[in-house]
Parts: sequence; structure tokens; C-alpha cells
Amino acid sequence: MSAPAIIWFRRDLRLTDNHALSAAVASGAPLIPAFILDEEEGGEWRLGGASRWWLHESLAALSRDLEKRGAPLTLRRGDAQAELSRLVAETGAAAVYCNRIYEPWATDRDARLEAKLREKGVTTRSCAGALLAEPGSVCNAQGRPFRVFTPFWRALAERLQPAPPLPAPKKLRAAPAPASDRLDDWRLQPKAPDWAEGLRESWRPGEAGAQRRLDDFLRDGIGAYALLRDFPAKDGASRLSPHLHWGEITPLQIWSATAAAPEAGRLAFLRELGWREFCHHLLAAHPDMPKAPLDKSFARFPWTNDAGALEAWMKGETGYPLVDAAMRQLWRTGFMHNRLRMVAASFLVKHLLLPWREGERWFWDTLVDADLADNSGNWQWVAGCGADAAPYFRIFNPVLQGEKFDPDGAFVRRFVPELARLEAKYIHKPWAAPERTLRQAGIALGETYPRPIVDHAAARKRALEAYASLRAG
DNA sequence: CAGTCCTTTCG
DNA sequence: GAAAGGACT
Repeated sequence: MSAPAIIWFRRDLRLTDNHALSAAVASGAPLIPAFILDEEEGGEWRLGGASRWWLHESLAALSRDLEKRGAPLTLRRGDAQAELSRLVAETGAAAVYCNRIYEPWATDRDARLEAKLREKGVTTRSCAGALLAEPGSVCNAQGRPFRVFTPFWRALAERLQPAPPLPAPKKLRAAPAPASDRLDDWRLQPKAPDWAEGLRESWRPGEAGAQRRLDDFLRDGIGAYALLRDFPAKDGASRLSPHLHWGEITPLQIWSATAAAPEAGRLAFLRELGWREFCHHLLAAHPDMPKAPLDKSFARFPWTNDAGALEAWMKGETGYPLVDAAMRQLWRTGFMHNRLRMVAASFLVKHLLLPWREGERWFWDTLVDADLADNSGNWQWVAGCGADAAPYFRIFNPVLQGEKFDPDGAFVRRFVPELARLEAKYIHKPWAAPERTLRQAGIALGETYPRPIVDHAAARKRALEAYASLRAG
């Protein structure tokens, strides 16, 4: 019997369009599918709470899918390099197959690991699939990585020659299975049970869930996507982001599946896929993007340090209904609508002048789609220190944003129930409502719902001055 | 080199 | 329609 091959699952928790898996199957070797939980990997960016929950559910799904095809998933926990080497030694594996991930900490580690395995005569085969194009492969006329989205996306789309996604292997020939941890022993589930409950109500992690989400979106969502995507109460978003992050589905599968969709919706939607791509390429070009502003002049930005304001923002108690609804959606469901991410993030950075890294950290822990490239790239974009930056145009007015994109207040009512009975005219500015109106709606400002923690006009002025000081210096 | 463009907002 | 400025061709 030939030496087995390990399929090292990481951020590719799927069987379809999985090049590493298909290559391993094609090699003819008996297979050992494995996942290693390394709770230290990523350092500061180790798994956040919502991501741990997702991972638990997604691994359970992957494990079932592999079992059905005759090759159970082996689970190990510990330092990824050490555990993989141990698994190779235990099983006599001659090859390791995996799909590439692109975080700077991961590319460094994987390169070291590959060298180490090669010394022992074990070959590593790493495949692409998490992105439409390899980072570094999309450049401007000077051969440099793009810093503006639209030319980047044009250049990528022009070059892209999508091959059809690979089908899932029907049967897997398994090697004798090594000892495995039990998933439940990993304690990936949150300690607060109500958090897990909120997440479970909102999501179906795993490849089948991802496929169903895509099918639903193609049937019900993509046609009107360009029209509805900005209205948080309309649920016009695809909600594929966490599935993409964990590789339960690939951008190529999504790209291919949209081929028959109406043009307007399709282009608007693929553009969002493009932003994901752009952020990943940016991170590869700027490995310190998660902690250092791409625009170096921001090193002397006059951030404030107001723990109380940060706390109010995290809890959704700023007194601005749209911001609060957004922050509570995040906490309850592990998700925040795209437009609200811009509004809530702008509020933290511009209205409160709190460092964007505080927001980045909170989103990292609470988003089910927490992704290093997307999270850091987008926070820098909002703060105005990132790519495609235009800080002066992005002081969102949370009242106007509410009136424009949640005109009847349906979204606010859903997530800020203490305002539910307030008429639409005041739903985004309860402080402006007459005392009688508030009383009839059961609201006592400062008691049942907070007064605004900052005045919009004053905060806007302060932010403009802070940004102007960068240029003056 | 100059001309165009940029996940936009606000008055 | 203006707000600053840099990216890109």
C-alpha cells in the first residue's frame, strides 16, 4: 500500500472546488483529512469569539460530509507546525496537500513548514482558490500594486479567465484513521449561551449552508441587489461573507454561479466580491496594515482616549438610533449590514475620535465574518488613512443616513425595541421629539434610551479640525 | 505632462 | 456643486 497523503484543511472547509483535495484524490494515495486547531496562531489576531463559534459548527459539518464519503476528519490541537509534523511521523505520510491562505503570519509559517517537511522527504502541495487572483499578480502600469479600487477591479476583471469550479469528489479512499480529538472538547462555543443562540438563529455554517445561501440569494436577492443593498431592513445583502472567510464556498463558485443573473445586480454584487479581493491584495502588499496606517501622516493624528465613549459604542448606547441598532445587530447576530458598518465605524472614528484600531478589535471579536484583510482594510478606509482614502467626505451623519436608508425606522425598531413605538418622523432623532410624543411612545430620554453622547454638529467640526491638523503639520 | 477619477457626504 | 489630494493613464 502506498504512503498516505494528508489533506490539511484550514480556511477551506468544503469539498467542492477544493483544488488541494482534488489533487490529493488524483494522486491515488490513501487520504487523511485533518484539521489542526492552533489557538495561538495569528497572535493578536487569533480567533475571535464569533469566529470560534462558526468554526465549531463548520467543522461539525465538514466532518459529517467527509464521513459520508468514507474518510473521517482527524482533529488535533496545538502548535500547527509541531502537530502537523507529528501527524506526518505517526502516519508515514509522504505528502501534505493544502489550500493557500494569505495572512502575513500564515504565509511565513507555511513557508517554514514546507521547508521543514521537505527536509524529511515529505512534499507539500499548496493550491489556490481562496481568491480570484493571487496577491501581487494584479499591478498598475508601473508594475506596482493598486491603491485605488476601481482601476484594480478593472484590471483584475479584464484578466480573469474563470475555469469552471471543480466538482466534489464522490468517494474518498481513506488511510487508516489516526487518533482524533473530539470537537466538543475544544470548547469553541461561547461561554454565554445566549450569544450562541443568537448566532444559531442567523446562520448555517458549513458547505451546504453556504450553497443554500448562494442559491437563495441568486433566486431572491441578486436581481434587486443594486436597489436594495443599501437598505438594512430589506435584507438585500448576500450574507456570504462568513462562508467565504472559512472557504465553505469560493469566489470562483460565486462568480460562475452569477453568470445568468440580471446585469445590474450582478455587476454591483461582483463589485463587492472585488472589494474583498482588493483588501486581500492590499494586506499582502502591506503586511502591517492591521496595525499601522497606510498613510504615515496618521501617526500624529490626535485620537482621544475615552473609555466610556468606547463602551457606549460597543454596547449600542450612543443615543444615535441607527448607530445603536447597528451595534446591537452585530452583538446579537454576529453580523452588521454593509452600510451600517460604514455609519457605525465612521461614528467611532469621526464623532468620537477614537482610534480605528479599537473598532477593528471589537469587530474582530464579534463578527462571524471577521477576516484580517477585510477588517483592517475597511477600517483604514473609514478612518481615511487607508487605500482609496478621502477622509473629508466621510463624516456620515447618522440621522440623515437613517432617514435615507431606513426611512420608516424598521431596522431601528427591530434592534432598539425601546424606540419601537416612536413615530417615523423622530425615530432617528428622538431628542428632537416633543416631550408628549416621547411619553406616548413610552420613552424617557436618559432613562429608557440615552441622550446623544456627542452633538453631531460639534463632533463634525472637531473631526474636520483634527483631520486638517494632519495637513498643517 | 495634463486630464480624469475616486464604495461619498452635505448644504 | 463643493469639499483635499493622490492615484492612475
